Amino acid sequence: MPSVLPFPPRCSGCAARSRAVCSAFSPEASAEFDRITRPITLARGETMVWEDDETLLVGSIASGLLKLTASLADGREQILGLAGEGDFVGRPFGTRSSYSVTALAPARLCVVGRSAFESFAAAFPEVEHALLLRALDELDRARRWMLLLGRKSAGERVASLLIEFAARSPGTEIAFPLTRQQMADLLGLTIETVSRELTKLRHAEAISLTDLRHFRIEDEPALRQRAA
Amino acid sequence: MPSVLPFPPRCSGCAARSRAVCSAFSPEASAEFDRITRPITLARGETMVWEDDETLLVGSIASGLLKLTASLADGREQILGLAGEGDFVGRPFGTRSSYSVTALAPARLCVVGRSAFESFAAAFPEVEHALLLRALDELDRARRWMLLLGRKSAGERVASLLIEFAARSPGTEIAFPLTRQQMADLLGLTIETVSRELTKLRHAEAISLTDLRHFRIEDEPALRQRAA
DNA sequence: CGCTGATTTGACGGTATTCAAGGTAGGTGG
DNA sequence: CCACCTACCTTGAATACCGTCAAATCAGCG
Repeated sequence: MPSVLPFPPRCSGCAARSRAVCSAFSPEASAEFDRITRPITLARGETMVWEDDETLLVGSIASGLLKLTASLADGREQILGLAGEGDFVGRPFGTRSSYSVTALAPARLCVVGRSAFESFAAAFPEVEHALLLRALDELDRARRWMLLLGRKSAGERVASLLIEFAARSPGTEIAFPLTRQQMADLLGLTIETVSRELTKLRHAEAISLTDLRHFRIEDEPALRQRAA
Repeated sequence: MPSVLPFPPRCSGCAARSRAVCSAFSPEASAEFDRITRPITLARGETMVWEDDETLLVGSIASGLLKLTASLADGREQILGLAGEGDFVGRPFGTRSSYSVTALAPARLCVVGRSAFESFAAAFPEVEHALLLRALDELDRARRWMLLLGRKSAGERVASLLIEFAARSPGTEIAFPLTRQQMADLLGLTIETVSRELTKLRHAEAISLTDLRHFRIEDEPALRQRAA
């Protein structure tokens, strides 16, 4: 269960404001969004929405990192996507969630009940427009990932993921935002295979690991080549 | 290149009307949609949108079956989704398409240039609402497929696909809407593996093949079991 | 009938998983 | 400070699964 805390800095002072869904809202819609949502925090590992449960909450991420996951009965798990600062989570206009939403790092969100959000969206066409743009982007991303899952080899998958990490990180020293297990769950591989492919990339001098949680791209063309 | 033909039965007589995006439009929006779109036909194998090309056209499918595909440089291909009667295709609010759209069966569509459609959508909030609902559904479907591609075995994938086919087909005698190669491209497998898994299901008496293009589910619990 | 394209089947090999052991880092308490 | 614990990561060996290559069969069609 998400724990509810007082959360002094609301939208006006929100760090995620520039990238958030709400940034595309008019002042009126922003004010209304601010009014209907409430702030929550999630601890690392805490789950906000469970797969196959009724979707009760939707909202915007102020800070932190969440994963969307689907699982099979025997425990196999696939990460379907990550959501960070400014991303919208939850499934409006539907009853059940087809995935779980869990915090990978402590997170703060502004959330609201699904049906209240739906009324809000109905009242502000610009909100639905902003949601549509995000949904279409997410759909493109999910589909690009389907190509990786369906057709790329383990080596290509790991190289592709490192390139994604690099694209989201400014410097030359890049932090893994995920553990090896989480990388494996995102890539549809086992943790051992991810580890072995990282070792291969190190030996090929395409990357180097400064410590276990940071890497540097030593030969970008080679890495891109391996990503196919 | 899509060939433009006169297409007498417009929206009012369209067979796809009941399931189509346009069915959610108001009479005014419907009339406007009818006015701005033009009918086209696609022959089997004809491609309407190419991966990485500028998206020029969007539209609604009146009849036929299309595939959305992404490819790697060496020719490996993944089917990202299928679109049939009533589905919306194309990527509004973006410049490049991240996938190709190709007809698997002769198709008729009502299409319009992307920017003209965007103006239309901006004028009718209900249109954006309808698009949003479809985009969210597509996103759920894409994500469920990611679980299959990332975590299911070949046997589980084939069984899952047969269950999907059955769900879309009314009778007990179910037609494969795809060739084995297309099934393989959808499942992230090779054609040989698909064929072998079908043989296994036959020998296990979970299904039977009447001819190469039709099957019957003989033991649904067993089939669901194998789909995991 | 003989072509063409799709499907099935077989033999083999490679890639990724499984199972198992060992290593590393960070935190806690003695 | 150091021993210990836990969680995370790496490496090795054996296996299983799926892909590759090749050939045979089948169906549709001119």
